Amino acid sequence: MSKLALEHFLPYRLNRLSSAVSQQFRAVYGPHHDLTVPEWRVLATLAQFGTMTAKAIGKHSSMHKTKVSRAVRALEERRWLVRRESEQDRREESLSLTAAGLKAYGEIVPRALAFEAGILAALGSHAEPLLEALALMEERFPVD
Amino acid sequence: MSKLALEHFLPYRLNRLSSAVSQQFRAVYGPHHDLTVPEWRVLATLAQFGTMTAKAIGKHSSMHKTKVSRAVRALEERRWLVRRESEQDRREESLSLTAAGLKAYGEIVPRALAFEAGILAALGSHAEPLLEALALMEERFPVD
DNA sequence: TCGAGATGGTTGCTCTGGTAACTGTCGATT
DNA sequence: AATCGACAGTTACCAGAGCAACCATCTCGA
Repeated sequence: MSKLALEHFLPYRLNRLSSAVSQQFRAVYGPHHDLTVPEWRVLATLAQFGTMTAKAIGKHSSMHKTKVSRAVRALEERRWLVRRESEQDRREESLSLTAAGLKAYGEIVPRALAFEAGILAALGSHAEPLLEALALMEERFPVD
Repeated sequence: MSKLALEHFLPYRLNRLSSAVSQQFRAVYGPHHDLTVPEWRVLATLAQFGTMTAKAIGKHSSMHKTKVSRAVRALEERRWLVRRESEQDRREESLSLTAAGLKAYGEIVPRALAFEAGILAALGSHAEPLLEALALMEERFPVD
């Protein structure tokens, strides 16, 4: 009977690695240790694109709408984000970061980039091939 | 102010990819669609090493002991696994697969290997570099 | 020998996240 | 204008997972 070594099995390895990286990445939030991953994604997306709807955030950051909804509320309570009812379509709301939100983002980004740079540097010449392979796999496993 | 494009950010990409792969992998369980990831890991580990304790399973498959405990109970209820109290140390129990458990494993493994082979084939010449880079990152982000 | 700490495993509490159902709004067809 | 299906966003409910407390057992030292 054919066997399988779990520790060499690709889905398992990806899962493990992804959790470990996310885990370590939490340290990057620095003084904002209580930030969750969904909150970070909403923050990053809004900082990247400016005002946008919850739907658009979900699409760009591959998050389920309930996840987005909850992260938005949390950031709103933190006063990092404000909602404004859209005028053309009152079903949706325009979300944007406050000055405090942008400030926090500005504090986190350099650390996030340094974190990523650290990993890539450790990979050395293996970094570029890894990124290419990742891109190929992303094509094979598209968003939903 | 420096910015960051979430869709190019390594931790985000790893997370997304890992979820998508795990998601697709569920189809591989075939007729056993209700199997969970922890249950699959326990099954695979026991098939790989034969009789062992819950502690050892957790260590090998990077799972928290409560996750192992619950997966073991689920497999036991399915009659895919039996517990036997260890004689030397009555705190631990020797776990092993039943014939039914081995049979299910035997059905899943070829599909799992084919699934993995499909991914690697699609990567073509990028497969080998990817695996090397993965190994390097696993060193950098060791199991707890 | 007995008491204290360590260890394998289980369970209660709590938090996170997805599904499905709901609300309010829009657009199109009548 | 009224109605119906589509759609943005929220929420109730449930499953999964980690933390901490717990139980039973073992080990080591006084």
